[in-house]
Amino acid sequence: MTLSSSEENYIKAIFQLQVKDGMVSTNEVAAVLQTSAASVTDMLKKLKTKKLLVYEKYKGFKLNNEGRKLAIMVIRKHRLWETFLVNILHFNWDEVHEIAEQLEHIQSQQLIDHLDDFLGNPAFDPHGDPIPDASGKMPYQSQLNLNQFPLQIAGEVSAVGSQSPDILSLLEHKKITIGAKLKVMQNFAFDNSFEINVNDKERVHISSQLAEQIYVKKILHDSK
Amino acid sequence: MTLSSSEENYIKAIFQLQVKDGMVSTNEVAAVLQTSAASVTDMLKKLKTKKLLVYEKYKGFKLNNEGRKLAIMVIRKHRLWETFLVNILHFNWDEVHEIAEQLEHIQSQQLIDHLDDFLGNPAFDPHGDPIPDASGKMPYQSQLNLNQFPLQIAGEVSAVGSQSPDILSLLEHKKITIGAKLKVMQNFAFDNSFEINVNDKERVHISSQLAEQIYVKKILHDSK
DNA sequence: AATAAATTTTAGACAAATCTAAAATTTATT
DNA sequence: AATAAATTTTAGATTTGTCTAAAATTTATT
Repeated sequence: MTLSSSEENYIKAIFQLQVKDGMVSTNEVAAVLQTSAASVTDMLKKLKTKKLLVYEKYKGFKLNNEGRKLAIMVIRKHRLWETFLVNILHFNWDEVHEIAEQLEHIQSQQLIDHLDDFLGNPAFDPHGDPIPDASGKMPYQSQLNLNQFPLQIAGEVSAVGSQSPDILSLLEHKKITIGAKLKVMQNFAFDNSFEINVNDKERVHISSQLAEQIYVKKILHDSK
Repeated sequence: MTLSSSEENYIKAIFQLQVKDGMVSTNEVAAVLQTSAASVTDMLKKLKTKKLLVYEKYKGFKLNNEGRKLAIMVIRKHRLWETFLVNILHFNWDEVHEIAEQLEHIQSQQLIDHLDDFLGNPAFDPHGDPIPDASGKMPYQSQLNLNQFPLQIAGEVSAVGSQSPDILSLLEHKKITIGAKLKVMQNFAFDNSFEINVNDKERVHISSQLAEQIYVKKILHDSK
């Protein structure tokens, strides 16, 4: 089954929406792809005849097994290309999305296999997102030390390294709890300290020692 | 000026044809692109309104300066990607054309610049074709030693290393003259000798020592 | 130079992917 | 439960790139 770029964009968008929502709606897809609801309906009909999704009009839809498999392969391509652009061509991680959007549609299984090998079969892309392997298996969403967590990416505190009261009182003081939302705004090379945003409100400064004790998980969200 | 994939394919084809022919005809382009003459006419009108070529109906056409510049940039992209596929991803030189046909249409000046740097600003691609630099300057068609000449590629004897009668008599014996057409069919690793085709007729065997004295130029031809 | 052959262009149609506006359906509200 | 609001689908149009068949033009041949 070979898909057009447009079809690939739709199944990728549907896949990412259904991970959280289960059933997906026409408007959601239209919003993600910046297109009209009517265009989405047109494409749904087409993808249904290609047997890539379960769809009954007015009732919502979701990808079936075949559609899911294809979506994962598009995501695999996208993330491998992003890894290439950042690790090999030295782009910044925030410049690569648009280019990877184009590269992900290149049709050649061999190309992806070779690229994957060349990159050393990476498990995560530069944004910290998991890269599905050739069989479609997706590594677990990584829990990263705050030290290694990418800048400007929404994360959620998933664990704390030590339970010592000293640390906990400091964390409490900074409103950092398990499940707290945070975003690393800046890293200061001098002492490897961090400026971070907690729960979209507090701006706090974290020492290198404290950062080492905080584990963060990327918050799953829409695009890419 | 941004072009669609289709437009890029047309100006590339016209460019390669006009290098030899000067003026290009509708049928020639149709043959190269495997499409109908009517489609070519349609595209010519479009490219004319975009001011990329000089065209008067029934009179033939050719790219103007702007069109030529754009064509050269497409060729640059194609050849850089081929170099990447062969040198970095270890494809064989005969597997890369189709993939490069897709990659050449990715739109990002930055991507090409970074790729060029990563590859070490190569002057020739794996087929021995010159790669235009960022300003559009094309290196002279390389004259390669027979030892380094790619397999299965049509070449033309351009020079001989020494004029000693011993060599010339051997060359004469093998019908290898300046201007003779040849194609390297096989290279034997044991003694680095070659099996080559001369003038599409004779099959001759060339010792490593003799090969070293023969210089070959790629014969310019249609596609790629 | 007249006619035949080849080439090129026009005319009209089609598929893919999109749009807007109106109609159909579902969901929410009074 | 009736009506209003939101969502989704249909109907019909548009753009890009393509096609075939017929008409126009050029080139070659007798």
